[in-house]
Amino acid sequence: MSRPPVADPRRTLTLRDVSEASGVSEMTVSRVLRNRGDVSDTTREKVLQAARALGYVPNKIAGALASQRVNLVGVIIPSMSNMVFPEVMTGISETLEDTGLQPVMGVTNYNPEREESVLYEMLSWRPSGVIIAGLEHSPAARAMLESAGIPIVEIMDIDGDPVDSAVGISHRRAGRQMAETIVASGYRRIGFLGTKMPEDHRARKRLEGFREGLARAGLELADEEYYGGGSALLKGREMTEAILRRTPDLDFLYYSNDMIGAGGLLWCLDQGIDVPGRLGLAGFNGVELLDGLPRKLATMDACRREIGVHAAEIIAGKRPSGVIGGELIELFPTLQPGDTIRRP
Amino acid sequence: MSRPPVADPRRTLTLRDVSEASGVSEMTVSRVLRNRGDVSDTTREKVLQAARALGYVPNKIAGALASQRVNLVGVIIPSMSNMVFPEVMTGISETLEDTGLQPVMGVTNYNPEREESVLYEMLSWRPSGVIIAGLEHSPAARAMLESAGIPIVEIMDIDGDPVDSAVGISHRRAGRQMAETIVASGYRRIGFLGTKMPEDHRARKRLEGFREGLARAGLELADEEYYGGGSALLKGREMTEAILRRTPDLDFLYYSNDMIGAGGLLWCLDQGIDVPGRLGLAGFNGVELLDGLPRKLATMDACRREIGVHAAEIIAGKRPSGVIGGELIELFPTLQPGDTIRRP
DNA sequence: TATGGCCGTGTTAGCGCTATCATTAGCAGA
DNA sequence: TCTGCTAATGATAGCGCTAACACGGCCATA
Repeated sequence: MSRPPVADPRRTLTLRDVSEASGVSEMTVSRVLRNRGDVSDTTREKVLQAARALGYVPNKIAGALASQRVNLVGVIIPSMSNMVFPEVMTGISETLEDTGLQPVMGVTNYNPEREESVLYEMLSWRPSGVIIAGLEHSPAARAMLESAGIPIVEIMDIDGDPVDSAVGISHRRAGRQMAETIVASGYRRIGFLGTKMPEDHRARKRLEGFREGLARAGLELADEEYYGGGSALLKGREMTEAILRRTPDLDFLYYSNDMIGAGGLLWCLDQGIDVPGRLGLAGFNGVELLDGLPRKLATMDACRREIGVHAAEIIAGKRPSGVIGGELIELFPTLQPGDTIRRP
Repeated sequence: MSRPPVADPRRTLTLRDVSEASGVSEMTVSRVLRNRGDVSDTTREKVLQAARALGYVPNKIAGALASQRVNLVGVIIPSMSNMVFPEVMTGISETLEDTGLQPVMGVTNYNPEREESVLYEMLSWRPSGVIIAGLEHSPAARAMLESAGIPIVEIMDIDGDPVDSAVGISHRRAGRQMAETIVASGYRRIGFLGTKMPEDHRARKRLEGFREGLARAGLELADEEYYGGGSALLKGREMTEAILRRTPDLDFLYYSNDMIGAGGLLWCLDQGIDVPGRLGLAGFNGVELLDGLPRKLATMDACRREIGVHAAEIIAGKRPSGVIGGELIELFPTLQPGDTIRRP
């Protein structure tokens, strides 16, 4: 066996091959294939036929260099395995679909160094824009974003100082709002369960907001529990058991995401704990998964799809506002009380 | 506000800028930045310092055009929202990490036309290789793959005729094996629950294999139920209820994936159905989610990470075999009986 | 019939890099 | 002292495409 897979000794095709095959200049072929400029119908047909017959695939590298235009949009996100970013990506793809722009994804695993190198790599392809999760970046990354000379949209979060545009929700406010709802429902001994990731700034801000909301009611967290990797659902069970063993009189558990919340909910139901009477539960994100659980977990929708849609609109320049650059779009998550918070 | 975000009237930096700033030729700068060829330490330092100070980001488009080398690997997958492909991607990324190659992802949503256009788009960037899910492609897509002149790895499935290399499992065999296990455990009235997607060839092959396995024992499916979109967990509940209402004497339910299987399991537990005594359940994929369920669903691991690893190894040319191109790697999924199949 | 305009096409000159070869300086060995 | 080498650097020529303009032919209008 030999590579290339097909025994094709010819070098790869260029415009010249199509131009020779169809008897017109390279320029005309280029015009036909890009649908640009006036070309007569007969010529167009001739060219298209030749291109198809040869199996010509244009070389975007050469095209991009010549035209100084690249139809790529860099999208930099921390993770793909939880349910949040796939949905953001969906919003982005849908919106970009009819613009000729194409998303290219990079994953950082919540690692700032990795974010820096992914960003560097992306910028070296000179994309038309960059969508990047979060407002916190290394100084070098921020410098790159600032001097890239292309539209930048920081997504998910708006509690901070954007480089250019930003689309997201206030996680601090979301945390506060959840705290207020919980307190209003009469819960007093409240525990928090979350991830150990110091680089998940949005989870951090939610917790800060949550603490703030409790403080306003003269409360503070009664206990906390954190986890590292592993199956989130399983971790949710384990952590719930651990925190309740340690602090049995807790009457509410606030989880930093829905997956561990769902695990906690399943564990409580297994144990026959009265939810939400004896113990209330809430998560964050509004993942679709919750619809299939025996009881619906209280949560807040993070507006993931809309965030993707708006970010892509900004890059594609199709914001209704007509504003160019420096836009700040705040979305407002809705609290879904589900079946795991007592109704007051 | 004006775009670009930073008031930087200069055009973007080029090698020339760095070369002027450091007093050497562009060629030398290029050599330093790529770590190629002999450059004296003093020159190297001077150049690196200038590049850093200016914030120079190389233009890979120009570099790729000049060198005819592109460090990108196209990865084309049908979906990102289920749990299977993120894990494949993880395997790919990990393996590519130290090779200088970078994965670029395209999603087809199980749509052959979309696959064709995503592939075309990718090939137009002249990647070093393509990893693509499945062995079934439109004739045009297959033609493109065949004449691309780069290594192609078709992943997930090996029941078919690969263009070049392939890494995957036999879904037909997986289905058959599950059928044999179920029959051996004494179940006789078996129902199937799956997706409506005609383009999910792997699910189709699993079902074919499953039917075949039943047939060998003189059995056939007692009932079937299919679903479209929506929350898989919820759909699993609904479908399970529907199929059992229609055919109450079923004693086993085989689900085409773990998510709907998990939904079914939760529903059965809610209903107080004796699992696995009165009713056995099994899914497919071996997703991590299952670890958090009250009972562990029987499933088969689809070797997702390994598939990604091997595919990336082939593209990167680091297969131990030393074989170049045309490799076929079959992986063997293990059946995890969990708690939802009677032990014989 | 002259004139201007437009339509369809070709020509030319790069885009920002890198492959390749040429060139220089420095030095060991004869 | 000269040759022959190596190490470091520079000059040149594209990579495959597109922007920008140039150029003929043809038409409508005057």
